[in-house]
Amino acid sequence: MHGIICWKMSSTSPESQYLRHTTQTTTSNHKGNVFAEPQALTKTPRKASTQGTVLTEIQSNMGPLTTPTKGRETGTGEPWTPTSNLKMLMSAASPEIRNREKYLCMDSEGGDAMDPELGEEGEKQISRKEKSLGLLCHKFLARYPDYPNPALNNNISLDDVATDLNVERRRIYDIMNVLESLHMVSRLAKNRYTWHGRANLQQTLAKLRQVGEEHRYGQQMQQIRQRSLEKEFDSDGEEKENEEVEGGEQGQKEMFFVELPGVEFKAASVNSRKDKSLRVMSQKFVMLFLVSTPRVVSLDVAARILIGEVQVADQDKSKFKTKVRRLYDIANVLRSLKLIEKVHVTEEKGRKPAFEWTGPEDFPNVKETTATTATAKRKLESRTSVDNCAKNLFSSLGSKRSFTRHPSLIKLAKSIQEDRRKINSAPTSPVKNDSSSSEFFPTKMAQLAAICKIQLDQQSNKVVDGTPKPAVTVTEALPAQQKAAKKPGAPQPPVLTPTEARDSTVHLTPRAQFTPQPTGAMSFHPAQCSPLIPMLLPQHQGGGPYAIYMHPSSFRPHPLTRPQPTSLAVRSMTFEDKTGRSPSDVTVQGHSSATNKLPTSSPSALKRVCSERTSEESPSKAKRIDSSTRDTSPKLCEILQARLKARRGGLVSSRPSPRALHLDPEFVNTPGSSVAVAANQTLEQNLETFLEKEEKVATSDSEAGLTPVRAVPLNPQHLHTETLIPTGYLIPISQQSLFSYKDHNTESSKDFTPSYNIYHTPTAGSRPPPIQEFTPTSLPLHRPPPSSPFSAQGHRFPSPAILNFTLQNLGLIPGPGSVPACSPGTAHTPEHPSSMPSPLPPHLGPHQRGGMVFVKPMSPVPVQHQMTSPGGRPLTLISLQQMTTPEGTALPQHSFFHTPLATVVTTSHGHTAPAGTKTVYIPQRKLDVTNEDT
DNA sequence: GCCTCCCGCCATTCG
DNA sequence: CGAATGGCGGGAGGC
Repeated sequence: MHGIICWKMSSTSPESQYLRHTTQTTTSNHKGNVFAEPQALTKTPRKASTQGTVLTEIQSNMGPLTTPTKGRETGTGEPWTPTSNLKMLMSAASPEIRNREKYLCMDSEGGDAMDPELGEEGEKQISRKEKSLGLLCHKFLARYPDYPNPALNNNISLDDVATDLNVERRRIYDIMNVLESLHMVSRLAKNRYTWHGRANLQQTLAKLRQVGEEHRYGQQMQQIRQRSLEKEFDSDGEEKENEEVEGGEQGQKEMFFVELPGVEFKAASVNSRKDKSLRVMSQKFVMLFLVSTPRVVSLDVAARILIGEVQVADQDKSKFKTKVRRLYDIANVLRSLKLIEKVHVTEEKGRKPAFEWTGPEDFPNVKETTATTATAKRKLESRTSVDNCAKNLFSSLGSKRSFTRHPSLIKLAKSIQEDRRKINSAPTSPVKNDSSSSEFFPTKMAQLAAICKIQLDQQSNKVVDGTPKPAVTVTEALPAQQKAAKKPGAPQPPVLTPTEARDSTVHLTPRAQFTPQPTGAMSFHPAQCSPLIPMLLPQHQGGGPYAIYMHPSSFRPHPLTRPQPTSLAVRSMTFEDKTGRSPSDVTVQGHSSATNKLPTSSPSALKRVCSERTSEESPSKAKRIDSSTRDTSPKLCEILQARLKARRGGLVSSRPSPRALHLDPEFVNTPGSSVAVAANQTLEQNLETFLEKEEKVATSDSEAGLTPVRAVPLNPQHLHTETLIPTGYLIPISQQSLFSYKDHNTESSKDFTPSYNIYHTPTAGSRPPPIQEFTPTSLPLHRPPPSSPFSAQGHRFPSPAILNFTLQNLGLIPGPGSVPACSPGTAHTPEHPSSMPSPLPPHLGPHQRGGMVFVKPMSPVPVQHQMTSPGGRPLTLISLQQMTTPEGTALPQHSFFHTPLATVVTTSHGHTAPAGTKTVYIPQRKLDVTNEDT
């Protein structure tokens, strides 16, 4: 002990030094990056970006082999011992020391962090707040990009994190559990997690919403609310059993951890505790928000639902208390993520703590209603790949009309299948589950297929027109416009709860910016076309071009999240209604309406559909198809890969972003296959080009010093994934369908994100929710400049994907410099090119944060620059390294401070608002709460 | 006083 | 069997 302590002590100072050191040196990224001085950032945004880039590169280098983090640390030469030591140290160390360290960290935020010795005792006082989980989470998040470049290894070492953040591991676990529940991280192994950032967020949320609907949480919440109201009067003593609803549902009893396709299976071994509470609780909690109409959930309601029993028995009280404690923990993390905010609901009783959802609202619902939900214990996990395959298959099938599969492809597919089988059979394949799962899923698969098919059919039929109506033509995210648009537009959200209004308003801003949505221009949104859009950008440092993959998600409105880094403003939203009317009432109302619509129609409908489908089609058939499809795409990929490899000469298939594939496979795959079919010939060429391009990229990367791909274990699966990628690019079909679909079903106003939408099930389409959700988001940006010729084409062509692809090739091929042209939408505009070259100058909004704090350096490589599309929408290009979401980059600027926007007033109770309605100042999503705390 | 929720003991589960 | 996880609730800080 003694020795240890001493060591620890000594370490302390070194650490601080280390910090300093790191800061200066880029090597360390963490610390330096993590807490950057606002000023610095602001001043030299560019620099910052550069740094980020550097870092990333570095990481990549270290990549596969070592965890970046670790590596750095190691590099530093820190003696750090593993956790255990840390623990001991921590415990052993005097609080002072600890505080000091913490202090240091904090300091850095503030401004200069580095004084090693500053700490001293003065700091001890670090108020509790500074130790809060929320703050810790902020710090944690600051270390990673929202949209990490999959190519890099985004490993997270708990030890490192704990060390860097100076906290006990226990705390890290809390954060990790919540993040894991959102699939923002996934456990790789013992002390190892993989960072996914928000790449999967949309998907996850969509899924959670589904599950939530399935469980009828919305209804439950309502009941509880009502009851509580009623009871209050009576005697609150016990609440009557509210079981009713639940009783019926009981089946759902336990909800298991909801997994996401791309993410889950990683650590098969480690997942045993999946159903553990914090994780599940977190998911449930999120679900509550997603299913409740006013996106506000009070703590007690949430606790009740989470406990399971509505009624609170005596003994339950303790349980209740515990649950609430946990909820606070979860809420703090969610707040850091900007998914929720604290508000207060005032009821007759008084004001209750509650949280309001401030996260994205419009994620694609459908995705896979299919079962991904975790309800069942069985492992759904592996299924992902399967699903994807299935989707692909189906989609292709469904799309038949539109697209026919090319004969050549078919051949390939067959051969591929065979290969695949072999591969799969291989023991090593991580997926073992898959096989098993596949067995399980045949039905599901079939369902999926059916669904997809249906959708496709519908879409094809309906959609053909192609002109999507911009739901909101108002492209501009401008609030004013929006408002105007909205009004007239009628497409109002069905439920006009103040909240909603608020939400919409709030979201609008940010979202609009980010989202490429459809607005008028369906023209072409890259996002829509394919989840991943490859773009070539000038390389920052490397000089080589980077390929950029834009995620639809990125486009997606992430209003909240993105901007945040910047300012941590404190938002004081109050949800309370001062007016007599209890929020609860409001909520309830809204809720009910919503509830009715949503839950009922959608889920049930969905289910029905599924069942029908299932029955109709023989699973086997479906499965078979599936397999074929599955094989196909991969096969292609494989082939391509092989070629690549050959070319590269042995380079590992390093796809820059294996992971991306991973994640997105779903999206990608499906479309891809279909696309491929449609344009197979072209495709091949395209692929080739693509490959070439990839090669280039790889080369550049390598040159840059980046290790191309993470050396991920080459599992057959991985390969698949990778392989899939190419396809991924071609995603078009879905989009179209989506569009049409959208137009169809939803009001134009609603925007779904296209990409995701692809898979909408009919049900989804039918579902009302969208309406509610009408999110401004869609409005906004067309990232791709509408003007671009492509857009027009896109419609016409069967598969936008193809177009994209082609474009890509064209653009890409031209070269790095050539620019964005690659990106379908953007490319065309002349402006882009110009912009490309220059590293973004002016706006670096993201980094500027005022106050403080945590700059997320990383993320993606910083934005290169914004491009403004002719439309006026800013387009941001991000370097490959990290996929930044547009949000972060350029847009943010706008969004950051839009107070004006924010000022939207919703009618509700405003406590602030004069008329009884509530006013929400939402605009600032970006605000971080952190500060406020203090 | 109540609301939050940090802290860390200690049971589990993993490797 | 020790380390890694994480459930859990006492109890204290903050308002």
